[in-house]
Amino acid sequence: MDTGSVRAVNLSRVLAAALAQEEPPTRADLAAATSTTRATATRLVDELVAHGVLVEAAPDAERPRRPGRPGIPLQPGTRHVALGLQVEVSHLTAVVVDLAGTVRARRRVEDDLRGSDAEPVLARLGALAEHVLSDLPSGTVVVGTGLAVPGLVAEGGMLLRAPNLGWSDVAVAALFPPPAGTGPPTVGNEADLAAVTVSSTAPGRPGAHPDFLYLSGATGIGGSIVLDGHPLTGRHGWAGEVGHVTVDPDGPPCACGSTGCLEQYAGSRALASAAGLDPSAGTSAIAAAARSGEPAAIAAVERAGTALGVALAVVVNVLDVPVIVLGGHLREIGELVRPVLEDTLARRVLSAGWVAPRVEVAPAHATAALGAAYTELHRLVTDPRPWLTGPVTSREAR
Amino acid sequence: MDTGSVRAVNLSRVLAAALAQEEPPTRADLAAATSTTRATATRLVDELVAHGVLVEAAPDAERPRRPGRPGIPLQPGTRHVALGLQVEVSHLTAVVVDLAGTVRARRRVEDDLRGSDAEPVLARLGALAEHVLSDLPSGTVVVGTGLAVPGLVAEGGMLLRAPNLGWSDVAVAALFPPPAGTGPPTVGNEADLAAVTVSSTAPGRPGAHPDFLYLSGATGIGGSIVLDGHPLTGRHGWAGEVGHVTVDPDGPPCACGSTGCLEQYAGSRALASAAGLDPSAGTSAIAAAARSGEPAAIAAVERAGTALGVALAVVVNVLDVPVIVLGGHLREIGELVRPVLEDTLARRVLSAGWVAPRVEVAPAHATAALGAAYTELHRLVTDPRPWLTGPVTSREAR
DNA sequence: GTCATAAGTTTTGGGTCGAAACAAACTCTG
DNA sequence: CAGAGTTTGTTTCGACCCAAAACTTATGAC
Repeated sequence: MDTGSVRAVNLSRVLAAALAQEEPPTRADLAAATSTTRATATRLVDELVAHGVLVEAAPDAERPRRPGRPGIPLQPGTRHVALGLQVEVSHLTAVVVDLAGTVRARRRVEDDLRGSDAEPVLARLGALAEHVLSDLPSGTVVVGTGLAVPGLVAEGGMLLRAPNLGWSDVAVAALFPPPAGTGPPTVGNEADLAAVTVSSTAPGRPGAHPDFLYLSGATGIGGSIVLDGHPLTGRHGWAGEVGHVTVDPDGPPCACGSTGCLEQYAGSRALASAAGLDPSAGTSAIAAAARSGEPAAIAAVERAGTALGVALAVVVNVLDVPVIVLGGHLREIGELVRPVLEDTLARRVLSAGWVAPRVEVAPAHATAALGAAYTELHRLVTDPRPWLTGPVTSREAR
Repeated sequence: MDTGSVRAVNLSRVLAAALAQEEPPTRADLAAATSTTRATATRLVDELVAHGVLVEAAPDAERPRRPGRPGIPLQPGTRHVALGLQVEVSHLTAVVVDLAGTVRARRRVEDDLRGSDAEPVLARLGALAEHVLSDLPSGTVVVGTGLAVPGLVAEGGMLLRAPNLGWSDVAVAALFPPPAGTGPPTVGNEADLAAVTVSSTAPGRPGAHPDFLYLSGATGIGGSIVLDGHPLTGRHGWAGEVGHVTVDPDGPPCACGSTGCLEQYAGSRALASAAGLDPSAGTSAIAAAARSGEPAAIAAVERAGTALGVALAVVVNVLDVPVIVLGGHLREIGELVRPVLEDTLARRVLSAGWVAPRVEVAPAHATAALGAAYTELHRLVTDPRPWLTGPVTSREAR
């Protein structure tokens, strides 16, 4: 580590502190937050401002007046954006998000991609990406592209297996045609990336919980374990496969080869079958049926909640994760399963006496496409230097 | 981060590189390993040598001769040691280990501590610690004390619950009387600390696997999840409770309040009962009976292996951990359960087709006391600066 | 004995931060 | 409305650390 990397670290710390604040901070605030001097904070902020990563805002008239020279509020710039893409069984999505967390463009195409061919789908996703990028002001910098897929992802953007798409061993990163001016995408698991939108409410801004288990998915159930704000991907990238936790070794057989997997109780198709509906009935239909008092639907939801409790108790026992966030199709039945789920957890979690695990329903904006964009923007926060090399942006005299 | 912490980081990196090498490295080797210049490596090494953290060894006569000035081999010093302590149900242990990994003193007292009082036990452990420290040469620096206990440990050295000792809510760190010249101990979970001896073969020297699941225990079954060489302790410090993973929701009741926990199949008492022996019969007796063809013992081992497979498959699915290390009393039946365990894992682990999880038996030296000492020594490696403040040790003219 | 080679050391220069003094911009008070 | 008080932002200076490069030392090869 040389003296130059001190600069890199401090730039990152100042930028992270700036993004983490709720109110736009001043240079002095950032000096305090990063425990450096105002002199150093000024030097670092000036470099970030010069390249548009941060911008100086007009003083807030609403702010209570205090003695002393008023500080200059600093806000995330809108010059740097990231592209977030998602392939789901039922749709393709592309979003453009800037460093402030504003969704600058969004486009979603509904489709049935079960058993589809990867190459044409990725070509269409490329066109979608091209489209959402087309309307950005000149000078905008795309810091990266994140691509979420519902399956096991290995190093180098290889999708090993996406059962519900019917894809296996697809070199997603290589097959995706990147829009002009952007590089190859970073491919990630859908659940991991959706979880990012819970651990961060905006790029670099921490969410309510640093540690939680996020559940996602539709037909299958994916999961992501977030510790200290970072998804745990595991040695080979396929950690978090909560859908195949054994609920009952004597339970129904699962496509994965095992028996009694959680997916066979709480997956959307299993849920619909148990409720006496067509397997392709959406989870919202089941929730509606249960709310209207349909006994079969109520029983199915109850059964799913108990299975979730058994499976998640295992995860909580093993990982000591205090919060469970229900996302994906489980959002629909979240409030319905919560009582039986919390009850089961309280009985089966060893440490429930000290700290009972909490169950929450994911916010509506929790999508993997957004999380993929956040993740790319977070790379800029981790090391801003690559984006501070260009010409200094014009800046009116003060 | 100021310019001075660059020094701290580089000292740590050089020391870590020096300890990680198999053969004693030279200054030039360390420069290459840490990708700095020889000039910088020299400055850093000189500081470490001046305080006895590293020592210059005599040139190795065995080494193949090469052109060029021969380098000076650098070895870990013996001046800095750590104290490793362990309270187990059946014994108390104290070891003193130096930075080279040499056990400088060891003492173990057998006892039955089930249902014991914490305070007198810790007093006796303090006396044991005093004893193992008594014979060290003057000038030896004790960098820290680690204390392993078989239970849930929270912040600040509080033991929340150790079911087999019968202790609960014991302020272990505060009650332990530290030997003269040492500070209060760092209290840790027995499984986590035993796992350290697998992830490091000596202080700072990485072991064979960076990621693995370590199983430990006796009556109960403890576990530790090691990712990237570090045990995962979880939000509140009680991650890794593999003993209470549900194997079968309809299984026998467990003392923890749940049913069908792994402990009820593979704990030493459960194992003995299933084999038709007295519950207090040691696991080695069961292993011996099984090896001699006793059908009940064979069945009990088989049952334990299957239960382990079901439970560990869950953990592997959720965490993507490629290696399982059987420690504690499971070492005794390790080779016996391996076939059925590996078979069960292959069937129940989702990713077994790509990478089948491996099962290993822990080495004989894998004790929590040793791991506790390693952990303390590792603090010196992480930040050597606090131990570089004293007077410079004498050093003959060269 | 001389040359080639590699390790270790010394010197020099550039980059970064902290401390402290200073300049700027505002509120408060009489 | 002027001056004191206060806080922010800037400038200057000094200290620290590393990289680069030249230099010294110690060995093997011929």
